[in-house]
Amino acid sequence: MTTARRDTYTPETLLSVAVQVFNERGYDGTSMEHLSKAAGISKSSIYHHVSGKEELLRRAVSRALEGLFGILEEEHARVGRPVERLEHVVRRMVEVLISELPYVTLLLRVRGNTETERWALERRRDFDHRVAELLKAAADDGDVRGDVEVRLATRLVFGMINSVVEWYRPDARGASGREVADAVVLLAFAGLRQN
Amino acid sequence: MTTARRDTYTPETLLSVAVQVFNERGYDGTSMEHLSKAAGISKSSIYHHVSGKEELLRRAVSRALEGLFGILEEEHARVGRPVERLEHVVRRMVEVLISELPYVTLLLRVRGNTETERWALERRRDFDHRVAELLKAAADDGDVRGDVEVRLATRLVFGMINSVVEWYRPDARGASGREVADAVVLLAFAGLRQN
DNA sequence: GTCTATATTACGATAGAC
DNA sequence: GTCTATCGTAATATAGAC
Repeated sequence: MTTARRDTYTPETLLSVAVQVFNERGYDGTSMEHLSKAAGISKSSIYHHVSGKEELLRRAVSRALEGLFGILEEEHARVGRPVERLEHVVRRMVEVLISELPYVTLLLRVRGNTETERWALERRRDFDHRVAELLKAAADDGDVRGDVEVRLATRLVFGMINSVVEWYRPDARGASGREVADAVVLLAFAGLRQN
Repeated sequence: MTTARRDTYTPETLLSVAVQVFNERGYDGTSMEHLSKAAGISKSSIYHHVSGKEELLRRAVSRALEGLFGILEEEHARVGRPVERLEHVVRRMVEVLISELPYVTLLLRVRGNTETERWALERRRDFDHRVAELLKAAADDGDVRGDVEVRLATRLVFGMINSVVEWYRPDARGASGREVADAVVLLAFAGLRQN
């Protein structure tokens, strides 16, 4: 690193600033004025780098989706006993969620007001279905409890995983990414109660 | 029911329309124009019933918070073994979340851009802490697993519970409120894996 | 209680100088 | 690549008639 702190923006560096503001104020609650203040450049300068607010959103959720779909292509997500593959996917989801925290956070809060948002929601549903199929296969093997509907169980485990974005902060004194992933896997598969 | 469908609004009836739109488009993504279209009256008529958008938000989150804090005052949440009280609170949270679905949904999505939103976030934190204390007491009794930090476990269980607002729809063919509550309690305490 | 009309401000985006 | 100035639209909210 021979260069000092960057004093001009690229779409990439601008994105990291924008995503942070989006997550603090909400996408709809963020104006170009807010972004320009946070980036330290004027509104019109932002338009030199990106076509507008929605392009920033599209870049952000794309990055989050790439991380998530990447999991499904990993060796351990494709081969082996479904319940083991499921456990790997759950663990890796927590890890990706943490490594790409601001981007995944934004993805998970998308509402569907614009074309970009609706596209993001659709891709998320695709991903959810892929994981649901895995849980279904594990249930067919008898490795996952049969007294809770597969669809319902999938949703609840997703809820537990995704909720990590609501409180995890990398700088905090709290648990590391690995520890959080361990806890999620443990609670999801073995539950809260002491046996 | 002798009266036909109400053709004039009170703050209460207007609230139920507004909350629905807020949940579809997001609070910041909803304009008074959107509300007036959904309610079938003009923008200015809305101001006859409420002082503005923020009052609608305040009424909605107040209702959600009343439902949640009400749980803590119930007999089974106050007396008995902590782990049993915890189980009761978890079950009742799911039930309240479903019976007051649109109001709790809105509460859980609040960001903190206005004074009302910051007040709602603070009250939510208070509630979370009350439940965390219960889990701590259950852990001290040895009734809850000791290999996952209490604070972390609380957050993950809350994540599972709260995620219900993201997909539960009362009209759907899917699980009833009771079935969902059963599933959440089962997964939270016993986990996904077949023993 | 509801309406139309309007005041006022905020927003996203563009034009054009440097 | 960044700026100031500005355009056109959409936002919250109010005034005042019926």
